[in-house]
Amino acid sequence: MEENFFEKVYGVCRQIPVGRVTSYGAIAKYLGAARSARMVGWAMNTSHVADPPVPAHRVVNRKGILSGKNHFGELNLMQQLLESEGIEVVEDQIQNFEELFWNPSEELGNIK
DNA sequence: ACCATGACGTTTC
DNA sequence: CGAAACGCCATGG
Repeated sequence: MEENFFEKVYGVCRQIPVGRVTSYGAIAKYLGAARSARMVGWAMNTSHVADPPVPAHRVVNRKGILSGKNHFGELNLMQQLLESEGIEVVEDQIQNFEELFWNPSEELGNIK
């Protein structure tokens, strides 16, 4: 098993500043796998066993919707975590998403 | 090797 | 605007 991919994803997620969010696609693109956004989401699925834990609640889909909130156990947990960081969430959707969006490719620069 | 699944994304209707 | 159809790709049965 190649866990390198997961580690990369985790690494990016853990670098997301508090109060900011990013998307699966952005992470995928940053990792050079722009067409593997699903893999990023899939990686998050296993992130619950990652160490240190990954702030997966700061990762949402392209629309800023908490698509994976069902994986947090309690349905409101993901939203609560975001709100506790100053992020507005209404109807499972991040408000002012474009402003809060954190683009790793811009903020961190390309890995390659 | 084939089929099903998925925390995605874009296009089309 | 919402739903569906594709495309994409790794993993598991």
